[in-house]
Amino acid sequence: MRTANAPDIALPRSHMAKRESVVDAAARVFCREGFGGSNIDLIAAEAGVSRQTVYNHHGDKERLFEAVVREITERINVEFFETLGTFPDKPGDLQKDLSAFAMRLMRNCICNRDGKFLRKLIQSEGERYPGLFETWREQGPGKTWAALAARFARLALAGHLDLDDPDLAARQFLALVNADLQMSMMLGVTLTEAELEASAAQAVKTFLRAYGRKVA
Amino acid sequence: MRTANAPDIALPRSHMAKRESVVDAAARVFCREGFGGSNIDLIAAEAGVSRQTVYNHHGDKERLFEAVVREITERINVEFFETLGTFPDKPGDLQKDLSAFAMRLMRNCICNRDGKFLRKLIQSEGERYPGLFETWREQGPGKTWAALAARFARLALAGHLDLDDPDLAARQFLALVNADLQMSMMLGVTLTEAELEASAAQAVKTFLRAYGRKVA
DNA sequence: AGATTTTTAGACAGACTTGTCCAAATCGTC
DNA sequence: GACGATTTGGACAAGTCTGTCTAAAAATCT
Repeated sequence: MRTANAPDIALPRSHMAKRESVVDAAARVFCREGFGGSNIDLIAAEAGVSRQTVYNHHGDKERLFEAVVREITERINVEFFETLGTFPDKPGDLQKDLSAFAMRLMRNCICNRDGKFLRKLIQSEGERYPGLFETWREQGPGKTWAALAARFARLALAGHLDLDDPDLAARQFLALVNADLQMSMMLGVTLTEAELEASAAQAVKTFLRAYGRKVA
Repeated sequence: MRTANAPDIALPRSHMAKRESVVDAAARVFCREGFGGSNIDLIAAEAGVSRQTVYNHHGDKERLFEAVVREITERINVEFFETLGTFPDKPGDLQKDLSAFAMRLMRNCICNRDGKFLRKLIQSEGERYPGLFETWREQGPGKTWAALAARFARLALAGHLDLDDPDLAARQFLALVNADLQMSMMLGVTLTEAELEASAAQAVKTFLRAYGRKVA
């Protein structure tokens, strides 16, 4: 059993830390090689752990994959809601505040290592595991997006935006913010901080041209 | 040698038709299972061809994959430029004409079987084959997007749009048009024709709110 | 019809994977 | 320092996959 009185790093070091290390390595490898192209030995090596340990912790390859998806989804979700807490409800300069928010979103949720992994895993393996991404679907599009839409709705109600369909606005906001990012990822280029900033600014500018109050 | 006087379907049947059948099946399988998860037997079976034939035509798995990417890229490119020919240069109702164009784009290039395959292959295998998608990069973002941007520039010059950066506008146009589509694909849902139409209309509406002439 | 090319089915070796098992080494706790 | 749990490395069987080779069958061309 677990004597839960360990100071700080003594107890979890071996067991829990290794578990996390395995999940991280597995995410990296699955993401890079695809599920079919990955092998447990490589994951174990990349995690700095013996193969047996991987099996001890997660049973088999399929269950390891599920664990990876589950854990990353959770992490991303936490991060998203944390970031959503910084949404500019009472903006001074809407362009500036929304751009800054978009930047935080990119950095913490989209451009993020976890974000990249999850998106890629969903796209490449989603078709083969119809039930697997249920959790993501409920928590991702179902909850986080709705929450973002609600913020836009409040902004509109407060007279800062002019929109009818907050859900649509939220989707399009994300699409615009993602536009350059996705492209650069397809091209295999990593955007610099400055480029990221410019991309966010342009996305928000277009968003506000479409949804900003006509009356200043 | 090839005596190029065959009536219509006699000559190409076996050789060329089989080659295409193999490429098609390979695209399907690579796309579904990923490169690492695919196996030649399955591809051969799905193409209705013996395994040996696959090897005769394409050498090995790697070269088969390259052939798939090359051929699909070419097909998409042709389709894109054909569709681009229907761009509304002299629009009557800009909202209606651009929506219709967006629909054609989705149907012929994005939502298309080839389009889905190529996008997925780029996203899942692009990282592992840095040089492989060179052709796509040059012909896709390099040529087709620039061509689309040029059309928007002309539209702006003719006084139908109000924009400074046609490249940015083209990227954002595509991002908006893709927004719902990509989501539905992540969710594993196939949009109905009506939903597709609504999605295109909303994308164009937002695009025109941002870039349409303020003066009617 | 006869000659030539392509396709086929199956066997095959070599390599790689998965998942299990086990004895020795390591770690953290008492 | 001794104890119990975890980890390790390596061996292992069973299975899969690639890519080659063969001889027979089918299709194509002249």
